[in-house]
Amino acid sequence: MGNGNSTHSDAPRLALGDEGRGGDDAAPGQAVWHVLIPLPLPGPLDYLGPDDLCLGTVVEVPLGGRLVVGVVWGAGTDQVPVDRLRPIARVFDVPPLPPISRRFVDWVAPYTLSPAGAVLKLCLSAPAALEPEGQEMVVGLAAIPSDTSLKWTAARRRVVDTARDLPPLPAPELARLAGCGVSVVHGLVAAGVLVRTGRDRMPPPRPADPDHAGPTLSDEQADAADRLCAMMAAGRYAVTLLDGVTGSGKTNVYFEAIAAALRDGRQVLVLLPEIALTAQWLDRFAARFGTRPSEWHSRLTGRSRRRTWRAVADGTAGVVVGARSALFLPFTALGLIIVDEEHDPAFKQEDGVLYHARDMAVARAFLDDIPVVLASATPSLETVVNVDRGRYAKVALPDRFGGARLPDIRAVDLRETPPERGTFLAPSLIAEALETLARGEQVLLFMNRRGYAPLTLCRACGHRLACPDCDAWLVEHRLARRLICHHCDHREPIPVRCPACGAPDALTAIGPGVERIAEEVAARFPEARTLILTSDQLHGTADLADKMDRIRDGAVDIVIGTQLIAKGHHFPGLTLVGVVDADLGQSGGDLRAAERTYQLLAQVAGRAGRGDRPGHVRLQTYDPDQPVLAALLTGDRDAFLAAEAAERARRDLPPFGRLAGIIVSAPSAEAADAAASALARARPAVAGVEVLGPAEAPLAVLQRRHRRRFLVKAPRGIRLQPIVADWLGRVRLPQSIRIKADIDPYSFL
DNA sequence: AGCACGCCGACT
DNA sequence: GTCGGCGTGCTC
Repeated sequence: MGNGNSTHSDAPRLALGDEGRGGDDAAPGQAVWHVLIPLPLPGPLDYLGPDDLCLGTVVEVPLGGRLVVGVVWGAGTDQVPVDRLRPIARVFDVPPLPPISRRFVDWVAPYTLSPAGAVLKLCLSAPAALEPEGQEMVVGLAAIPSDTSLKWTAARRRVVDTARDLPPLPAPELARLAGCGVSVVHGLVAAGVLVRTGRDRMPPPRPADPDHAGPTLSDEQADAADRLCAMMAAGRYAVTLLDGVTGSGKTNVYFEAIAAALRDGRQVLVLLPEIALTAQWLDRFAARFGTRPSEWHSRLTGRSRRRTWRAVADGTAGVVVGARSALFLPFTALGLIIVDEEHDPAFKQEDGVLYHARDMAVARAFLDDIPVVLASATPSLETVVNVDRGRYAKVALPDRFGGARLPDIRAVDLRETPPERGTFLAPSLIAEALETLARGEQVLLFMNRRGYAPLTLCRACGHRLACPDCDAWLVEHRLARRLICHHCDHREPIPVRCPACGAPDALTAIGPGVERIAEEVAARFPEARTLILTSDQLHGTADLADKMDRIRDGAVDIVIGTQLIAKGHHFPGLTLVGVVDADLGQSGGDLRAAERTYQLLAQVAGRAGRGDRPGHVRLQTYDPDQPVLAALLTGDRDAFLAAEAAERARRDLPPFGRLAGIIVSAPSAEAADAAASALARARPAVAGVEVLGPAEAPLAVLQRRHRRRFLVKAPRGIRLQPIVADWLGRVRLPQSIRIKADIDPYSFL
């Protein structure tokens, strides 16, 4: 691992001309440097710069007609004549990118078959952090109002009244407090009633305190925490699976490992799937450490993004909790990585640089020689197999915390007790829901499909409403009054007449989504207070937190939700979980479909009965004997994983073999076929390596691009990357053809 | 990723 | 006769 070619000992090539320096060191020397630019260029470019630059220095360099950011990556080469080199334009006043970050980029790039510049871009994801932080402009009441002939509108009066009692504030904040737009504030500044002044930025937040009084651990939790702390004391690369059933208190256990790292003066990175990064998690952290951690995710705004990036780079951020992109932050003293919900498919980045954050976290820990904890109630087969092989250690928490019992899980066989025609809830589930509500407890109905109906059909001519740009049906979203393509987000109004035959009132919704279940619930339980929880009707994280609070506080009787509800939340009053369609997600060519379904349903089931009352889970299915459901019903996770492992081993699929997906896309089907044939002719002929395809990719048309797919299979001992890189490098294709190489593919779309 | 260069259609 | 479409290729 790691080619280790970037160390401070690499001497830059001196680039002195004949005039030289005459043997004395009076004038600072110039040198040729490799500068990596965060663009998908094939490699670093050479520039002239001072010979005392240190590797990792963030610089600005001319590229074509513009200036771009770059990072000093190593000593230059002599491939480009010195007289054609351009000078480094500027050196940014930020800490240099640490050696480990550079080694990580140099490792991830060839692993993912991405240009190093594309990976570097992930590290430099806060451009504002490179510029010096200026003073913050704040506005306050002027000492002497300059103009008394001003029109005193109500909004202006409110602003002045608000400002009177407060220290100067940023204009947007003052406007918010006064309940008006910023333009009112700016107007008052222009009139001289308010004045703008500069103010130093807020001081950094309080560091996390490892010795802050946290929650008391059970004996079992304390034992688990001790084992993690022993791993921390060793301080070397080690991977530990923290395997604990839902409600066992995994978070509080790994908090102790975080505390150990903090006591040691090291930084900690906690990776969570984006959606699990919730107020509830942050509150628990604050309860243990007395302050909030730094947050990092894709939706972070400019200012906090900048602050966090810099705080990580200068070492003042102790703990960062973030989504997968946080892995590329420039940590200087990272001592521990936690990957919570390690099985979650959201850790796989599906565009740009295709990487799995859990796997890259393990690689990064290896390169840096530090420990990693992978936590999950439903660990991935990859991780379980690594435990079996002895590569990973395992710490188990088999019991729920505080005496709470695991829920009883039963199937509702829809062949025996079908729902009424046109509905989706079986009579027995409805009856149990009524009993639950009568006891004053809450019900969750899980339906992992957004919208009202996945397909709209014309009863007159059989026409199906499809996306114009993708090979997919349009999903009706009745609340939004739109048909939406879930693959490209194409939206259109719901037509009244069939667009094919013109028949009025002939369009019929086929199949259920959450909205349709909510409609049925409203008809069946008219008295109940219901809430639909799905990502498309959410207005930001605050709204999600508010809805979660309402559920927790018992302000809702029935929750109808998609997988948004499956993650990590604790609802003490929730005792019945009904899975409307437990068969959903089982089909398709996805090699992980069964595993994913198991994980999702186990997580949803884990929402039931986490308080002092027992939980019940009902799985509606047409086939209770299928392995995934059988495993859930008997609670025998390990038998399921063993069977799944045996099946994958038999077919030489991951984690027993290696897999890469190659997707070729083109503006037309003909161009896609031509490109696929050209690639097929050049397919690698390496013993043991099998190339399947080309075939139509599962979504043969996506956003107007026609797609063909190859799958490359190899035994574990063969590295696929050089084979695929060589293959794709040998084929010359028009620019309009795009090729995506996905090492360890997850989604098979 | 930008941006310039370059070779074929409808306009002042 | 030109303006401009975006296919192709380069950027140290």
